[in-house]
Amino acid sequence: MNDRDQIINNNNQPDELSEHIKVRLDKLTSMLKDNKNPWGLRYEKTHDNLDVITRFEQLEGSEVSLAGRIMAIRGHGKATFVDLVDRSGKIQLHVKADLLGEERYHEFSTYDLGDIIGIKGTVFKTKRGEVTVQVKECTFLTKALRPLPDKFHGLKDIDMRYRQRYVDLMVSPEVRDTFIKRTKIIKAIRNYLDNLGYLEVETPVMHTLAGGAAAKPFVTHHNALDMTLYLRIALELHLKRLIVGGFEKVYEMSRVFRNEGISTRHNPEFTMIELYEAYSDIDGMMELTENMVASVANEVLGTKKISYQGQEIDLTPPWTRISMLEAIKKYANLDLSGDLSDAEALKLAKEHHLEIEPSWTYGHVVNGFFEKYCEEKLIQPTFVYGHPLAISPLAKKDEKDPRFTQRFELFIVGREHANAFSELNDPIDQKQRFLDQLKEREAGNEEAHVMDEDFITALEYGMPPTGGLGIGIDRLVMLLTDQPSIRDVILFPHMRPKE
RNA sequence: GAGCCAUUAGCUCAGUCGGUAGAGCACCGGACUUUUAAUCCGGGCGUCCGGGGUUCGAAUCCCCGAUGGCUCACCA
Repeated sequence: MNDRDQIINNNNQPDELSEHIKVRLDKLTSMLKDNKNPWGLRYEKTHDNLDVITRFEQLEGSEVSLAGRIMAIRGHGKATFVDLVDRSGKIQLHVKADLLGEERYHEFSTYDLGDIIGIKGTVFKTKRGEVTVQVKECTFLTKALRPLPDKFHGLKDIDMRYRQRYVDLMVSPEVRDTFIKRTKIIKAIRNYLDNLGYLEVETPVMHTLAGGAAAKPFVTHHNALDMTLYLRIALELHLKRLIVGGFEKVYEMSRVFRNEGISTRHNPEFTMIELYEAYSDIDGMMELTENMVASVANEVLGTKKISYQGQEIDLTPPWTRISMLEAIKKYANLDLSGDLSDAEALKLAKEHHLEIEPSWTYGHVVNGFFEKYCEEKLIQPTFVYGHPLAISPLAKKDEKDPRFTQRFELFIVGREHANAFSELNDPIDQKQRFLDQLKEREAGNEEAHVMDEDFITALEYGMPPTGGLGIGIDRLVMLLTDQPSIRDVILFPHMRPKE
């Protein structure tokens, strides 16, 4: 039995399909019976819809060939108006029986919302002034068996928007725009770094050790080698090996995976860029960050002043710089700069009702105060620098105060957007830091870093002083496209399977 | 993982005090050759998220479950 017979047969059987689908299957069946192809062939377009509209003066009266999806039909007996939507947008078609012929016009009248057609016709303007194509020829390209959502309200059901993004994209131009902007932002970043002489590289996604960040990895298994592998949680350690190798300026913009909770700011797989520049440092990374983000905003949005969920954000460099201790002084009215013992720090944390982990030391307490009292206050772009050593096992120590590191995090609208440091290039210190992390791990911190012996070996060959930076691309896209949830900037966000 | 809220026609939503299901769009039939959320006439759509319970009677009240949203937790 071939496909055609199968469809005709199936359609003869009563089933539980909705009226809409039955009607469309009936139309499909009659097309097949009439030897009309409902699944179309290659079609030659001469223009995108938007071209015809923007270049109307030149194109008026001439013939164009367009293709797209039927999104609205306004019938008037022997003539019909149709909205045809392609990647560039909507254009109106006018189809007349006397121009197309009675038979072809009747056939046209059986087309449904959602069907995909190609047309040839001449460009004109209606009485009301809308650029329209008078259809002379129409080619059926693809049958839609399911009805479209409400043409006026569109698709509102958030669950369905994420699960069936194709429907969302079909009916929501603003969703399409967001994802087009996402691509432009990513291209602008690549462009910016390429122009500075950075080399884009690819490093392994499957790791034998999940290092470079404090996070739980996804675990998988290689059958032939019979070994456990982890999906990467960061790009860091491989990229720094490439700095040892002599590339000097490298970046990778790609997916990382963290086995953690899901929220409006967290998707299990997300896109990060990490870049490393030999002979630079934390200050170089600050300058690069503010200049790059401002430049990308300007290129994609045409402005450095943006609005995020009603808040005005000014991305014009230079951005505010404040140390973590100063921030705590400012927002929590607490001076933690003195020589506090771990016990004293913990006592203070308890007094302020911080949730404490058993493995915590002075440095963790400082970070705890910062997270509780400061993060949400940092609305305008702010570099917070001087992170405690205990939470920064890959960063160089602050030469003046070895309890802290040459590290910054960037906060905008109260959220972390970037993380950077002068990279630790002392293999002996690095080994000790990993050992300290292992102790934390034993104390119950599942997210503590793991020991990476080969990375130590790489450092033993000598890594130049280096500045490194990581930016969460999804969060940056959220910021620049004014989207409230990370799911609004990821085409297919992770969802629990239904049922 | 916890709390709160939501789930009704293809889509967007209403549904009173517990009395047996509604609108707009879409769809079906008809009219209509410059409309544009086209208009006009006619038509009926349904596992009220799923399962159990209370009740003479449940979309509505109670319990369990599913999925989603928000907040919190987790997450540098």
